[in-house]
Amino acid sequence: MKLELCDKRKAIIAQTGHLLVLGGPGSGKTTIALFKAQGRFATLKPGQEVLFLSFSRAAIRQVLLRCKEILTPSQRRAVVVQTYHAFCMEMLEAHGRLLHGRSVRFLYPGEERLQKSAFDGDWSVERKRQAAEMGLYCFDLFAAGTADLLEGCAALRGLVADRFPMIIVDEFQDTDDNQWRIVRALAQVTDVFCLADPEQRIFDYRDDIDPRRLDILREAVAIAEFDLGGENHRSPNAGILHFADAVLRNQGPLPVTPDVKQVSYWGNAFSATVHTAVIWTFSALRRKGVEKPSVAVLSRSNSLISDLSVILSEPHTYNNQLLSVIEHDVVWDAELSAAAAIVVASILEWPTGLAAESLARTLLAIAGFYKLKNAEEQTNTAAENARKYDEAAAKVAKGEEPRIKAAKALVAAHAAGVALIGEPVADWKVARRLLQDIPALSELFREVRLVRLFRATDALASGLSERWLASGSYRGASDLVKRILEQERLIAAERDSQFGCILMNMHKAKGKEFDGVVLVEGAFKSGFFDERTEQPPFERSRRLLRVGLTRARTLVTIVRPQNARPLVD
DNA sequence: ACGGAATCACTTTTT
DNA sequence: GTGATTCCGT
Repeated sequence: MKLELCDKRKAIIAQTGHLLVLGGPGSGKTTIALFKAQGRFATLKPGQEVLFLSFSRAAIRQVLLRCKEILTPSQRRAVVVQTYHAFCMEMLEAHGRLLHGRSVRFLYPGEERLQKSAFDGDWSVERKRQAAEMGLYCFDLFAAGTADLLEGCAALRGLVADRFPMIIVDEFQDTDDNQWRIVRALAQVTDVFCLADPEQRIFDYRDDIDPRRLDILREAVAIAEFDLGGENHRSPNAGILHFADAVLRNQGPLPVTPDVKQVSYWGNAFSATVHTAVIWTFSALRRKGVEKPSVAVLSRSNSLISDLSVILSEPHTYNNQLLSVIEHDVVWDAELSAAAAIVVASILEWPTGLAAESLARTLLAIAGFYKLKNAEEQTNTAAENARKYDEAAAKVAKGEEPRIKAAKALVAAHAAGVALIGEPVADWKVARRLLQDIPALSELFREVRLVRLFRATDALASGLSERWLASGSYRGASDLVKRILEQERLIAAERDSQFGCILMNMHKAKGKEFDGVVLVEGAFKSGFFDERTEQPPFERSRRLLRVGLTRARTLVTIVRPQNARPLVD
């Protein structure tokens, strides 16, 4: 690919030493970094490579696509694109012995979650102990361990520099403390090329992500700085970036542009309004000539995203128009839903065993749900619920009557019997219905509703179907569901559909791009502006809104409550 | 120790 | 409109 480079870009390529390149969404930061790498290839010795570090696998995919556009196949072989985690894992695997005198093993997230939910005490202390005493590193400690290695061992730094004479660091504004320690240590021995947009700092609520990161970099290393500013190569015809920047700077009046449409809803019409907005966005994109549009529905909180998934999965009417169900994917953390799904699966197994065993298994699954919930976010209620359902399971297993109401209701439901017909979709709903009808378990029902498993090709439906055909029952359904959801989770993380509708929170949308974006503000939760922890002009909220708005190549639809605070004063 | 009623707060996390 | 927490009655 041949491109005319402007003077600024020529200067970036000519500049030697450490580099910091600033630029807004679509300003071509990644592209210029790859051109810069291209310039270095001629000087690489055999075995040497350029390292491109980023945060997520999704971001890595974007970079690899860009590599394909810009670099020849042989040049691509000289670029290593990795997440921090992958890089650190390799470092720890190869050199971790230097830390505590024993080789390092890894605690994977699934296993860590299990250990954490079973562990009574301060998990962050325990996991550090495991690392120090057993060489067992969980994912959160990869960067810290690698930073310890690189800071403590000059020979190792030399080794890394020998292999990587240049390191590109993506999204530098969101670099956490340990990742920064890695970059700082490597900057002593190799050239670092940092890409950043200070206005896309959206993770600095975390206490290990310093809002002053760029200044810290400038103070720590001698670095040449270039600002690509507001150049936009992504959607040159769209007013979206101007609109987003007006929101960011709270500078009215908002530019009038056909690329951004604002919609208000009254309290009781939320579902229908959102549903209409998504359908409208799809058809407007098609009218603009996008044949297979990709549309992201974004909100501030996961909780509103899960509400939206339910809304789009049900038909509505708006002004007497029938709004049909919208097929969509949800980027969400499936663990809790999976735990709730195992409860449903255990109910499917009821007819295969004795009452005491069957009910105990279901109650244990419910306890498992609350243990996981407590591991994700510690609350007394979740821990107490886990204890209660464990106790109920023990009672039921011994043939005694449980004390808690929900367990009694399950016993009654089991006595009444569940009528399963061998049709997985229908039977799943029957089992799920039990959760819905028992008030204390409605929380599980809501979670399990998010498991949108039953598409025609779905592994779970066919797995359950097979079970039924083989044995006339759903024996082993719990294990099946557990195994399939684990696989699905891994596949979903890799899947990056090129079109269709996808729901996620704005943080997860960072670094991604879609034809259309529907930005949704809730009435009771997930407000655009964080009135609680921020004062006007809500700078953090505005940065996040800008990230959300600029995810769209062509069209944004904003859905807000009638009485919402204006986007600019 | 469980369950109901009253009260408060409702974001965001890679692998 | 939901979930966590706290207090109180059984």
